[in-house]
Amino acid sequence: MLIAVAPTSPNAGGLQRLDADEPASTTDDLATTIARVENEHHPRWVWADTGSIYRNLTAAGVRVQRSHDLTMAERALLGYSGRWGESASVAAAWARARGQSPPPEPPMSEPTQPTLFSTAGSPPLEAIARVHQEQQDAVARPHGPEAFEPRPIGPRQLDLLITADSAGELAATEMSHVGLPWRADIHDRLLADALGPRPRHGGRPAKLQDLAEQIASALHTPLLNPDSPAEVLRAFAKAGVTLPSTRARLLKQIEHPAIEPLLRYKALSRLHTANGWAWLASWVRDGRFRPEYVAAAVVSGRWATRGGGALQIPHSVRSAVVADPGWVLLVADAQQLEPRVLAALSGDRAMGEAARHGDLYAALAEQSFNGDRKAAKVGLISAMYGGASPAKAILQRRYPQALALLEQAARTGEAGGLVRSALGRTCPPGTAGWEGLSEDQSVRRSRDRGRFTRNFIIQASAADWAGVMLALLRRRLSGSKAELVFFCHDEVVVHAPAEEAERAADDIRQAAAEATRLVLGEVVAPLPLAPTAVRCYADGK
DNA sequence: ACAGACCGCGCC
DNA sequence: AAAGGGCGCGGTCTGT
Repeated sequence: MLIAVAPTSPNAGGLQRLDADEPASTTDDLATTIARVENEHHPRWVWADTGSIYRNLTAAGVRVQRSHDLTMAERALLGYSGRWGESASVAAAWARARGQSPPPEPPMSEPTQPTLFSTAGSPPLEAIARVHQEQQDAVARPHGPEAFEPRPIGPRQLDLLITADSAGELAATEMSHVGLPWRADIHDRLLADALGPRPRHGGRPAKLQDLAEQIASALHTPLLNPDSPAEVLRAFAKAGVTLPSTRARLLKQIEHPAIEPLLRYKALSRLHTANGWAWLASWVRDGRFRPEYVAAAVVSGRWATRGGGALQIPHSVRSAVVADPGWVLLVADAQQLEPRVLAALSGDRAMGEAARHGDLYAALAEQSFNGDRKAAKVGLISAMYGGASPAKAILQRRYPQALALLEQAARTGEAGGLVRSALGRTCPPGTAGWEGLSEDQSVRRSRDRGRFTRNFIIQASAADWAGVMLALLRRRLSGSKAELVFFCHDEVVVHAPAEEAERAADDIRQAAAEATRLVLGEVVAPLPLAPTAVRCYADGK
């Protein structure tokens, strides 16, 4: 069953079957109506934008299983057709469907009233139905510019991509609502231990102030601000040490009495500014960290978050993420996801053999790097992400098919072409305007572009896999008490009652296996997702 | 005073 | 040993 939803006013709107000839209906209580129909039929809900509708449903305790987000779908389909410049809004899509020029873009995302359905400019049912039909047609007969596809893209792939992106938006909304368990008391204690007591009126905590004074004195520069790279560079120059930048990596190689306190200052200052008391006050409430997730926000299909830096939770504060009493956290990340995706896409048997029995980097190290796992890892990552490394020749001999795929992706990009992920997510075209560039500039731009497309194939296909896995896991967990509470590229955290932990762990493993089949088909090596049950996130790995 | 660029660093 | 992809964010610096 397929039902279009078009809100018209706070919690009111129209509904229309799209797969049966039935008259449209209206309701003045969308949440209740949707909840009732959901329980009876579990339809696929078709709406313009998940964020503006589902947030309110979730807040009202209503959840749905399946959806089709027209904006997400439009974005994927426009990308596939190489039409990145065009608006993916339903209004624009509707206008295109009627052969009209799209309306001017509304101002960037107006803040939505948390208790109301956002109805400003909501497209009518007619638009929902029409755009959905156009999208179904586009999926059934994909047409787009020539592009390098490691796997052939057809209706099945595009449909799966859209379904996963739509489910991703559902999951994103639910996860923002549920939140990640976060113990403010533990976090606060951790901060006080590291920084000294919380300063009363802002300002530097005691330990930072102390370090700042040590640095200033070691460089004979009173009042030196360690937060200012320019000041630090000048002070070192005065002391006879010329530095190209103040990166920690670089500083570690310098011998000078100011270095040690400066490095400690940098680390603690980072903790204070990025995940200190201010962060705690603005992002943690009622024992939960609630960032705003945005599914498939990055061109590669990776998720983003707005506010709170949820995808960069430093290891140093993960001890504050603790399961509720009687509950556990199931922490699962895909081991070496990207090289495994490369092995799968290229069908490289030797690489598959290395990955099949566990640690791919260790196996590669045994074969070609005298057991040096670190060197093997860096070599392979470097090959995937772009660089010319000494290890490349070794890898070329060892995994010829995998390296050939990477090379083809890079050559395509250098020549100005497009590449697509396993599910057909298409990279944006390069920036126009090669005229007027010097020879050097255009060579550099071409190389940059090659690195981007080389990485895109892998990163976007890995995001495809993770997105499908998350959608499947979400469905498997529905009906149990276990809940998704965190997702970060290739890692999930599920918060579950202890007695449901085994079952949820199994759901995680199954979701990964099924995602592998759906996204990559037969693979030369599995892409396992191994859950660990812990009380505290810091014990996850 | 404010906006946007740049820096540096956290995560994958 | 070295350094290539994608982000978000808070700080400083620069231009208006």
